[in-house]
Amino acid sequence: MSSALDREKSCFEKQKQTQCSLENCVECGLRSSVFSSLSHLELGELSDGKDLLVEPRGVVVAKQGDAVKNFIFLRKGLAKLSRRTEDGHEQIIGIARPRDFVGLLSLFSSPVYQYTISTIEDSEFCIVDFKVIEKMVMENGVFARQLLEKMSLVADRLLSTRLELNSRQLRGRIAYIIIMFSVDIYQSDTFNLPISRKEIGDLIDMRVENVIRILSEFRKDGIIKIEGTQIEIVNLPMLERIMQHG
Amino acid sequence: MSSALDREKSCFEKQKQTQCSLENCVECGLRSSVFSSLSHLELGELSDGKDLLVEPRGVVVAKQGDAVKNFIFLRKGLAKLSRRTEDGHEQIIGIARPRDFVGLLSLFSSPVYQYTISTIEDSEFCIVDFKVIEKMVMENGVFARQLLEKMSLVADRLLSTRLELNSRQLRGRIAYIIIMFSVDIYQSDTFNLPISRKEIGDLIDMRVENVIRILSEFRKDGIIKIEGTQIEIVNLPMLERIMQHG
DNA sequence: CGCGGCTTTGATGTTCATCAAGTAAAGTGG
DNA sequence: CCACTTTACTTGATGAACATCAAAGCCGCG
Repeated sequence: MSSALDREKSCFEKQKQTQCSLENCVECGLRSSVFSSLSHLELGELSDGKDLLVEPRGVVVAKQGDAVKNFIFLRKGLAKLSRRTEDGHEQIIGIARPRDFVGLLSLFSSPVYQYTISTIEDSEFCIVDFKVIEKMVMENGVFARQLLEKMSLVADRLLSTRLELNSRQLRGRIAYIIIMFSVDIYQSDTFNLPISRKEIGDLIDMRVENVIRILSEFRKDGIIKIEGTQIEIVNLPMLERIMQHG
Repeated sequence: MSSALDREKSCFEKQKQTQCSLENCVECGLRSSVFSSLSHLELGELSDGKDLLVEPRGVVVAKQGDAVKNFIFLRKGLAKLSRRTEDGHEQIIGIARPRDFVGLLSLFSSPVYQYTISTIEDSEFCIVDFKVIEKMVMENGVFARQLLEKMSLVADRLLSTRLELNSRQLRGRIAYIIIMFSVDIYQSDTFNLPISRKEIGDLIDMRVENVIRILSEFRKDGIIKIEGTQIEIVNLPMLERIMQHG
């Protein structure tokens, strides 16, 4: 893997390269429903101010502590939100999916990002100057209303996931995130885990060794199949039972 | 303690009794800064539509699953946000403090409360019809902007607390919430714990027995003094060290 | 080739939940 | 008012769940 410096350079190049995207916001099929309230004029403004950022997997898009200048919309791919704890280890807060506004929680309340945002799959982001969004909040009440709704949903999802995870023990947590990836993210029984075993641990608060141990256990019990990063759910009812009970 | 029915009755009576409060929103010294953007006209509207709800400790103000109709502002006192997990045990999500909009996270995204809100100290709430707030969001951009900020702060605080707690073991969690009560809530070394040992456990995900054990341990080590619900922090540096390290 | 990062398994010790049992405080009914 | 139940609190003992340590294989990269 390339160094942080290289990655940032490549990021910058790609940004320039794809800045004048073929698509504009008016016609965009991936546009968030939040923008449904915008007039043609406003959508035009959005288009003019936006950048399309295309990144491969494994790139830091915004770093904890960086100034918040932009509104970042995930068009395609997957990203993780993470932070570094005081004692220095990484904690993954959640996984952002297509049509999520990553960093939305920091956006209106903090001058800097509270969390680091990095891609865990090849991804595309729409980047809009925060001032443009702020202006639309001020001028378009329906848009403001919808943004409040969206933020509320995001916060609720992050918090609920956290609460659900805390109240389970390790087997239950592993089952929970396998099902999360399968149902919420990939809508398929078979998928490629976009994160390492270590990152799974960072996401659900457990040690790598136990992540691996329990995955192996599930494999031996015929609940899932694993080959490297590829996972197939074989016995979903059983997995759900483990998620719920123990 | 009185039955649930009695409590609801008393709640209703108090509501009527104090409905026409001496204070109106225009002159209210406890008004949230979120409302600073409102015109005199708008503040008048707020006053007309509002109820003052005065409740003793231990009353359910809104229940998980109830329809969200109102905007609830905590003027004085303390409230807990809690939910019931699938396997039936109570989980406390956070503590609401004066000037918090309790239930703000459910407000714009859900027709029903996701969490139960109940007083843990004698409290006063301002209750405003949600429609009034919604109208102001639509018509007053600055207000919308400030509400986004407030929501963002609330979400961030709840989530951060949760993350901080997960990454600690039991001693660290106990130290964390003692300091939270002392610094963030009471601004004093000595205070009365507004919640039971069991509720502390529900808040920081541990068993009552261990809550008690560790509190006793802290007492024996001369870090705190406890007498019933009264807590005094004797050795703050040590408590902070335990909070940080483990 | 060798180094570092990711993965895997086993052995060991610590942390924590659970069980059991007893005290104190507080409400309940006669 | 007193016996009665209930609820919160407390301590100790035990075993299960989990972190930690150790060691080895694998792979990509300089």
